[in-house]
Amino acid sequence: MKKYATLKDIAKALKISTATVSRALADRWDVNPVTKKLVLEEAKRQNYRPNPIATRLQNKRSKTIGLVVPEFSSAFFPKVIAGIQKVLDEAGFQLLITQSQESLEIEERNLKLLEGNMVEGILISITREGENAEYYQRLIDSGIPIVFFNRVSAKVEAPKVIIEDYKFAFFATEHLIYNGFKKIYHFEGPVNLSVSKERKRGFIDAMNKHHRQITDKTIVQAGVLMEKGYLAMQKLIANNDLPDAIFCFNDPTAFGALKAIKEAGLKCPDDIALVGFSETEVAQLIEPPLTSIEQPTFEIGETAAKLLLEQLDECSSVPFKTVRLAAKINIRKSSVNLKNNC
Amino acid sequence: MKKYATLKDIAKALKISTATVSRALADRWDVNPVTKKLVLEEAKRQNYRPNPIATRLQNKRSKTIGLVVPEFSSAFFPKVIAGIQKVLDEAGFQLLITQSQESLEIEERNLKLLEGNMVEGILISITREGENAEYYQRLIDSGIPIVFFNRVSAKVEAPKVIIEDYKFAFFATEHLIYNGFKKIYHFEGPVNLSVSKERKRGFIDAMNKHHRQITDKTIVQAGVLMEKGYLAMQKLIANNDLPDAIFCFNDPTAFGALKAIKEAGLKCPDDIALVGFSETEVAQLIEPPLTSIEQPTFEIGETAAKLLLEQLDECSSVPFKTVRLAAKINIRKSSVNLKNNC
DNA sequence: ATTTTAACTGCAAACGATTACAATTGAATA
DNA sequence: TATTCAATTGTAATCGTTTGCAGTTAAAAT
Repeated sequence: MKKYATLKDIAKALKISTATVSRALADRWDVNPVTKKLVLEEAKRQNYRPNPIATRLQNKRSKTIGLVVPEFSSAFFPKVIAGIQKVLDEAGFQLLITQSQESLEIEERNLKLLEGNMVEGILISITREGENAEYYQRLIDSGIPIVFFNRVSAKVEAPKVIIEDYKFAFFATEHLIYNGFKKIYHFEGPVNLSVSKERKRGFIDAMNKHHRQITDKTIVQAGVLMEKGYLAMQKLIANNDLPDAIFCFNDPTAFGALKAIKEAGLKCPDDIALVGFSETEVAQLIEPPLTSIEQPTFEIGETAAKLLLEQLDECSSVPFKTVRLAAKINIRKSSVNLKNNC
Repeated sequence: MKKYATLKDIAKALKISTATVSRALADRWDVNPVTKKLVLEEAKRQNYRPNPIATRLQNKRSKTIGLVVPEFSSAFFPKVIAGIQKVLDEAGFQLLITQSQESLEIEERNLKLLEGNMVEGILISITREGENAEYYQRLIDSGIPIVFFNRVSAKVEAPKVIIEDYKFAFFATEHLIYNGFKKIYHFEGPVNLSVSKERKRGFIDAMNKHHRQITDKTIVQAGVLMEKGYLAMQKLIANNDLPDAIFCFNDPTAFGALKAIKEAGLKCPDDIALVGFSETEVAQLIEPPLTSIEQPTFEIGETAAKLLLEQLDECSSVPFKTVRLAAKINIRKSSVNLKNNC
């Protein structure tokens, strides 16, 4: 069954050497046009397709780059991928995508898989569990450049693409403060991630600036998933420990919180206002529409891919830069203080 | 820079042959434990990692399978992927994911990419543009089994995993009919896809069963994306051609329609009721919550992966089967006739 | 003492392609 | 006629592994 035609088959059929066949197929100048035509015909007849594994072993270019993302379930990464793909397409590169499922172990497996497929570079957004820092470093040392985006490594020196998380977390919090909310909580993201830290820092600094008290209840662990936001909110409700506004790590957790709020017969924003982060399309659709920070997702992907290609080109030394893209806050109903407005 | 340690390096350092090194690393019986230990140590010292390209060239197993999906932007495919990954993990296989972006051309490129990486089999959900049928066939003939899921090929014989699209489209339509809606439209999916045809067929048959008239306006082209549903609805509104209920090809188009409805100052379900398809988590969150067909996404992935592994095992001939999974209709506010209920 | 056996180890040929470096041919130049 | 050159093709090494077969050594069996 597995009947691949190889160079050798064509060579045999034509009674010439594989070298000539190879050259003919590569359309080189130093091969007789007649022979070339024969080879091309025979190749088509036999349905020849070069074996890229062999090619790759030979000349170490794969024209492929690898991607590791934690998950696809939110709309965020798919859009980033679209941006990446655009840039790579233009440069004639292909993309192999892997999903770490937020697991350190799977992430490492994926990196090995990509390395094994001889990708020329890797784009990665790390898991919430932490980082395979030693492995990233090893890859870089062995000549496979890495570009981090969104969730970046704190330990490894490499180009990084992030947004102004601190600043916009600060804005978002101030927005709640200016709207007259008194008791503002923060649903914190996974503690291992620098994004979480940045957003928390923005929250805290904004609170401090306006002399708001931060107790040990103010900051709640809530992770990245809708489910987690749901559970965290349920817990607050069960404990009868209700803030009047929450700045959530991201949109899915805000959605989860909203679900719990509704189920408890409470109203948003009347009882509890919400702000999300990482604009998703559905933020506008839900009731009430969710105030959220809109990230330039597509651009994040583009930028990361460009940085990687740069690394590939000047195989020597562009200094590692961290690109920080701007974001935008979309204010919607979920965070306007109705009592104030009356 | 690119300083990979190879078998040869280890062999040289230890002044033995690469054959012995290879055997030592493969932990074979016929190598002196002392030598083995030396090799292992030296390998660690030099940070040796086998080059999988070379391995793959040698013994044609890659333990990798490839996946092609049209997009990730809806929650559907990510969940299917999770199911696939579970099964493959258990079987010790790895997954390379590619995205065709609904483009026939990119799909073919992706297939080539996967083939080039010597995947042992391919899972695919085809583009809305149609199929690369000849290429699928060629892959299968050349010994790379393919399993289709969700969006399957009509032309190629291969295992397929789908859900009871016809039946549930029928149910969904009947549900609208029983709820007393009079003028029911269908937002049709991409015409090239058999899923679209099945769902449309279900819609039509249900309408006919209940002697509802189907005019040339009843079925509206709306594609797969939220944007498309939005535009289609806007057009209906502009034409003042309003149904009182719409059975949408999928959830995103229903979301789009809802957005247009709200923007026009209309109410759902009072003015226009909606039913979606392919349950997404947010269906419950939006206002009104969306009635939708819930597909067993995770199970679709699992099933497809299992079918593929089966093909791989009995390298000969399991007959190609089409697995049809059941679904479930979740009735929510978006499709209940309020006038009726009073 | 001779033969058998076991325990290692190395040689060399694969896998499928690419590419320096000849080698061959015939025509053009001196 | 001798020399040079261009055009074309083949030989063989290479990429990093794996593996059948053969070779070496020493201990065990006869």
